[in-house]
Amino acid sequence: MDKRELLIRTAFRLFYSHGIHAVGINSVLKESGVAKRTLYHHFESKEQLVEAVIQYRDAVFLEWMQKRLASVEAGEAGIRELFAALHDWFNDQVIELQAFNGCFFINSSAEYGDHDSPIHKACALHKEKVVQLIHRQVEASGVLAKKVDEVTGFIAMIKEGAIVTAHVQGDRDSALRGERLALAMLQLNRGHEPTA
Amino acid sequence: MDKRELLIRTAFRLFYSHGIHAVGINSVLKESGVAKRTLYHHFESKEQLVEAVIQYRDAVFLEWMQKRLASVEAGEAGIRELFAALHDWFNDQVIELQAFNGCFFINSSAEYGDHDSPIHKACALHKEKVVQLIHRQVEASGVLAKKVDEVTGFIAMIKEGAIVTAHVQGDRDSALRGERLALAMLQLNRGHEPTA
DNA sequence: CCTAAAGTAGACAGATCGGTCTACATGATA
DNA sequence: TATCATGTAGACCGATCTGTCTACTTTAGG
Repeated sequence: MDKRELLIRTAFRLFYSHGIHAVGINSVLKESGVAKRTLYHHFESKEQLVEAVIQYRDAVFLEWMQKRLASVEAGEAGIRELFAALHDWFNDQVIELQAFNGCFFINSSAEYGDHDSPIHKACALHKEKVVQLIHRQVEASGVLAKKVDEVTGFIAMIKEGAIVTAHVQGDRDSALRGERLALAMLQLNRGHEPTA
Repeated sequence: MDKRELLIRTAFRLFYSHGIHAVGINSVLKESGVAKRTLYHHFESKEQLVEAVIQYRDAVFLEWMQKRLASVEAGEAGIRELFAALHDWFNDQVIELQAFNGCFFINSSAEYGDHDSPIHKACALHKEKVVQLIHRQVEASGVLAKKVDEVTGFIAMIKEGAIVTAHVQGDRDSALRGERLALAMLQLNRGHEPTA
């Protein structure tokens, strides 16, 4: 495998389970079996490696989520699938996402709290992309047009709450609660076609 | 001031704005002007200092929140006050909580991901206490008795989502959105006394 | 065939990490 | 008066941090 890729994957695994500041460059090298010189050939600094790791996780997570959402009809079924996917993630049923340890972007934002930090910005950007995925589902869900943005914001917020609750509290069923809440919200903001 | 207290306050300020692993013991000493020997007189290790800092923040945050909730009638008004308080916090209107940088317990859980870590456990415990505060408000809100636990879980989840959204995305109005969502949920699960 | 990119091991530098230690000062209390 | 908790400054320890460097090897493409 490409050494650059190997470094990113190894770094992600270690950063995700122990935190970024808690993992030294030497651990990444030891774990991956790559020479230090090679790391600094591909990346100018640890910070640049971190940025590459964020970008990598962003791609992996979004591809996974998009695939899950594409497996059902857009709309309410998509919202159900969103929370079903989260539930699988929280319960370690998604191999490509690794053992659940919270959201890597929330965690990294915690370590790089400054909003001007490139790393924090990259985390915010990832979240925006996920919001867009949700937006498409809400648009197709029969929610009143003028309520679509509001409901999208609600569901995105519920999703973040479910992730945090699953991680901090260890509540592995928080996605199920999130689903019930989100569906109730959809119902409440729907036009009346589905009842006909 | 008590040196122990001074160390805890200084450590909190630094940990909260830069993360725990990113702040060395020497920074805490320099910033507080306390001798290293004194720190290790009061605390066996950095980890014990961290635990004391968590406990300190737990007390400060809960006292603040309890005072805010006590200022209004329990029930729906309490839920409104909860989100009003969060809104003030997110917008740096609460001096005793320091400039908003996310939730210290979520942030620390990110750095101490292992559920068996005493620090992670302490963070989970804090969240449980906050849930109890919410529970009391929901109980008094006219929500159907059998729905109280469910609605409490919803509102706690919304609260976490609002905090994360405010921090990661920099959305300073997320508490207002959270309030709208929470109130709609209350309404939906209410018995019919208030309409009479 | 030649060259340039990508790779190796690991010593090294300078800073900082958490934590220990000596030696001493102060102030309250038994 | 004697003692003990609390405090000071800062040298020192071994480990680890990010990042540089020398010297050499492998590999793929023009």
